[in-house]
Amino acid sequence: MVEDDVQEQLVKIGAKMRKDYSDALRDINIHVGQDRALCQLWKEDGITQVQLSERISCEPPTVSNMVKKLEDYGLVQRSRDKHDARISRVYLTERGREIQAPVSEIWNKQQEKLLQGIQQDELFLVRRILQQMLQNLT
Amino acid sequence: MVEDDVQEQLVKIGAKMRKDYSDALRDINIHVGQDRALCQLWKEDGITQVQLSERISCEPPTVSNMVKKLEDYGLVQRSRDKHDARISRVYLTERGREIQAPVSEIWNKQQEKLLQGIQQDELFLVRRILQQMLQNLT
DNA sequence: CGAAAATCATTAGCAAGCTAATCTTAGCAA
DNA sequence: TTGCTAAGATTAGCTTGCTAATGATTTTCG
Repeated sequence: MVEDDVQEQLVKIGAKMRKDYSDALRDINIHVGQDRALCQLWKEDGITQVQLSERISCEPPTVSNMVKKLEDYGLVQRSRDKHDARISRVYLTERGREIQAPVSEIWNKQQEKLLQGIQQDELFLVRRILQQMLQNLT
Repeated sequence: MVEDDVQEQLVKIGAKMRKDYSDALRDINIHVGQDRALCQLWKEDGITQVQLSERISCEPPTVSNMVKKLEDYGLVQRSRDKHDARISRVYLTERGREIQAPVSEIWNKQQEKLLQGIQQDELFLVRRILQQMLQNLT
C-alpha cells in the first residue's frame, strides 16, 4: 500500500512529527522550534544571535523574535556584549537550564515511537541514506 | 561523519526541503502548503473544506484561511453547496488548473535532486521504512 | 413539532519562519 | 578625521498552522 513518492513521505512524516512534538512541548509551555534554540544553548551558552541562527539553520529575524519570546517566558536573558555594542548575547536562566531534562525526555520518547519495529541494520542504512539526501540538498 | 539521530536528520531534511521548495514556488507566486491543497483539487475538484482538510492533514481553520488566500490570488473559487448551506465547496479556476504543470516540474526537479546517487534497491528499502515510521506515528 | 446536538465554516489570537527595509555600531580607507 | 562600508540586530509585513471560541445550518430525538 505504498503509493506516495519519497518526498511525499518525508513531508508527511515531518508534519506529523512536528505536530506530535508540538503537542508534547505544550505541556511544558514551550513551542516547537524554540527547543532547537534551547538545545543549542545547552551546548553553548552565551553565543550571539547570529551564531545561534547559523547553528539552528534559520534566519536572524526568526531568532530575534524567538529569543524575545523566550525572554518573556523567563528561559533566557539577552545582554549586550561588553566590547561590541552591536552584539547581543543569549544566556540561559536557571529555568532555561531546568527544562533540559523534560525536553530530552519528550524527544527520546518520540524517537522511540518513531523507530518501533525497525531493525538495527535497517536503521543504519536509513541513516546513511538520509545523510546522503541532506548532502544532496546542500 | 554521521552524528545526528534519525529524528534530527528528518527535521533537518524537512526544513531544508521546505525552504528550497518555498523558494522555487515563489517564482510562480504561491506559498508552500498551498501546493498541497491545489494538488488535491487537481485530483478532486469541488470538494468541501472539511474534506480538503482531511486529505491534506491539517485543521479546518488552516484550510479556511488558505482557501481565502487562494481565492484572493484567483486560483480557486468558493461556492455554497446547493443542498446544504453549511457547506462551502472549493473549485479551481482556469489559472488554478494552469499552474499544475509548473508545480509538478518544481516538485520533480526537487525530488531528482534529493535522490542523487541513491540506488534503486536502497530507495526501495528506505521507502518501506519511511512507511513504517509513518504508521508508527499514527 | 420543537429543542438539543452535531456539522461546517469562520474569526480571533498565538508563534514559527521568511524577506525586505531600517537602525546602530564598528572597522577601514582616503 | 571623516566618510563609506560591513556587521549585528531589529521592525514591518506576509503566510502557514495551530487552538479556542463563535456563528450558521442541518439533523436528530423526545
